[in-house]
Parts: sequence; structure tokens; C-alpha cells
Amino acid sequence: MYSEACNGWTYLYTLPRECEGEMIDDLDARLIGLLTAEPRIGVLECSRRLDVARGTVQARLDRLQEHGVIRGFGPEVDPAALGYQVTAFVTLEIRQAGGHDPVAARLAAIPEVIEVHTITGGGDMLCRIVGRENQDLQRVIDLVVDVEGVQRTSTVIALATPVPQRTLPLVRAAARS
Amino acid sequence: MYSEACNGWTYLYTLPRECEGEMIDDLDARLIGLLTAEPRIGVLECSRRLDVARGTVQARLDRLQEHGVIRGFGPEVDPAALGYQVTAFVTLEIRQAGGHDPVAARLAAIPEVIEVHTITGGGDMLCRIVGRENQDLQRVIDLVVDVEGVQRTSTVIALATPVPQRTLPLVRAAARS
DNA sequence: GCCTCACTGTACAAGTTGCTCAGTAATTTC
DNA sequence: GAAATTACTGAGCAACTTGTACAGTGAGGC
Repeated sequence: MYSEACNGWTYLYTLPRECEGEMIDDLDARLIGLLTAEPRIGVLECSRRLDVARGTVQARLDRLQEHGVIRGFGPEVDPAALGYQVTAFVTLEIRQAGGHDPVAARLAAIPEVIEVHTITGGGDMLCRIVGRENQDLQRVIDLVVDVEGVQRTSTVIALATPVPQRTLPLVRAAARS
Repeated sequence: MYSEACNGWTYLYTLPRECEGEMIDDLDARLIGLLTAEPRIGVLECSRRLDVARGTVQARLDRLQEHGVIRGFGPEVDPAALGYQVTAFVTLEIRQAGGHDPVAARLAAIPEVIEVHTITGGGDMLCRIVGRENQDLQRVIDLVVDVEGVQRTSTVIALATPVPQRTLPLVRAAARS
């Protein structure tokens, strides 16, 4: 195990066994880190900050995107800023007959359903949903419950988010491979 | 209720009651949609596509960022492409004494812990974690279980993701306010 | 020793950005 | 009803960035 301090957190790195995914080196990780911190800087500025040639940054970026490591640079929208201030996770049990797909399609029709997974264990599906406030969340849950094929649901509300979604530590960990 | 077809999905819109969050209009929604579809196009190209003046796009973008609706344009990293192909959700029960924060800080030290929420209901916290394969996931779960203050965990593995994280439908819904 | 590969540094045309300014149309305020 | 406010348009301009190409360098594999 290996530890490193960064941004006020201390990261524990466990050295990975082998390389199943894309090979990432330190420069890639620094590039991703830089773009995460200051997304709107261009290729030229990156090359200056990382102290490499512009072509190198361009090539790395192209490769990372081509290999799917960087999926894109889309705008990150904050549902809370749009007025959807409550997040919840709903576990669904669905009817055996019919399977997951029709249910998933109907869930996808609800804008407040932000993410759907099929899962192992007691439930069959896990959704992340948002609502304007607790009462509005009830409306959304009702929409989910009413989806054809859904038999039972159980909801937990997210009260706080001490670690918002992040991938940077993972990138750094992968770069140590 | 109102429905609309887009990208192969049909969205059900429920007309929202009031406006708690930021006011978003149709142009904002189209701008966000455009940038989501083709993130690397510039302001000028946006203005051409949306058929408005460049200054307008610039002003809208500034406003959306200032108000936090658009959090940023960071690179979206795909853990799977880095070799972390398994995602799981871990529900934690933690010791009463000490509270959530120290546990959250220790969880944040594990790179494979991608997201942490405190929650209502049976558990106390919900984490999203990733691992290279199922066996590697066990390693990560063990790291989580070993966190001081964690008493019990229960894990569900994500088998498939019929609806990957998305906010576009929400943006469109909010634009109808 | 030779080949391949990734990186460097340079160059140039074409395009984009940041900024400013004057004009217009719709809405609010007094 | 007049004045003020706000958001948008369209134009201009200097500074900068991008896409692309090309020759040179150094490291590693065979």
C-alpha cells in the first residue's frame, strides 16, 4: 500500500496486479488532472503547463479519446442548480416475465430518472432519481412505481454527498500500473 | 403529462409546479444539448447552429456557469476503459460514535471509491466502487470493510447499465418551467 | 546496426476568441 | 406615455489557437 496527499485528501494506492484496460502513464494522468482542474484551457496551454510539445498533448488526447478513457468533454449539469435538490436511490423488484429491458425503457422515459443499473442481490434494478424537494420526490417515486413491470420499490434518500462522483484518484492509481 | 421522442427514447414530462432553481429557457436547453452532443465545438459554431449571435451564446454560457447549472467541462473518464470494469454499490452501517465524517474521509482515501452519500433508511452510507474484475472488487470491498468505524456492509454489483448517468432530459424538463 | 515509435520544434494558413460598440426590440418602472 | 432596463444583433479588430505538415532526435526491440 502506498499513500499520497492531494487536494486535502490522502489517497491509499494499492498496486494493481496486471493491465486489463488501457495503459495510462504519468503524463496522461497529469493531463487528465490538468483538464479536470481547468477544463477550458486549450491544447497549447496544456503543453506549456505540462512542459511538453503541443503535438504530444494533442496525440495523447487523441489516443485517450480514441481508446474511450476520456469519453468526452460534455457540460456537467448540476441538477441541484436546476431546482432538483433531492437525490434518492430506488431499488426495484420487477416481475420476472418480460425481463429488464421494457422496464428500463419506461424508466428512461422519466426525466428525473438519472441513472439505471441492473443489479445482483435482493433487488433487480437500482435507479438514481432526483426531485425538487421531498414532496416532489414522492411524485417521481410514484412515476417509478407506476412503471409497468415494477412490483416493489424501496427508496433511500441521499442526505449529503461527502464524496461527489470522481475519477481522478482512479486515474492516478491506474497511472501507477 | 407530456411526451416527446428524442434519441430513441420517449420522455414523459410532468409540468413542474414552481421554480426553486435557476430559470432555464429553451435556448439554454438547446445550448446544453448541443454541447453535450458535440462538446468540442466552440462558441462561434454554437451560435451558428443555434442561429443566434455569438455574444448571446457567450452570455448564456457565462450565466449558466456562474449560476452553477453547468459545473464545468471536465473530461469524462470511463473507469471501464482504464480497466476497472466492475461497478458495485456498497451500503454501510457505521458505528454511532464518531459520526459520518471520519468514515467519509477514510473512504475518500480509496481511489476505487468513486462516490459516497449519507443516506436515510436501514444503512448509513452508500458508496459506488469499482474494481478490475470480480476478484479485484473483493479487494476493494475489503478495503472499505476495513475502514475504521464501518460495522457492516452489503454490496450489490451492477450487471448492466441500461440508463447511464444523464441530465439532458432533466434540462429539457426544467426548460419547460 | 537498423527499424520503429514517441517526442520535439518549427512553420504557416485559417479559424476562433475576447472585447468593444452602436443599434434595436421588448419589458418594466415611474 | 416617457424613460430606463434588459437581452439580443451584427460588426470590427488584435491576439491567440488550431490543424496540419515536416525534419530531426533519442530510446528500445530485434
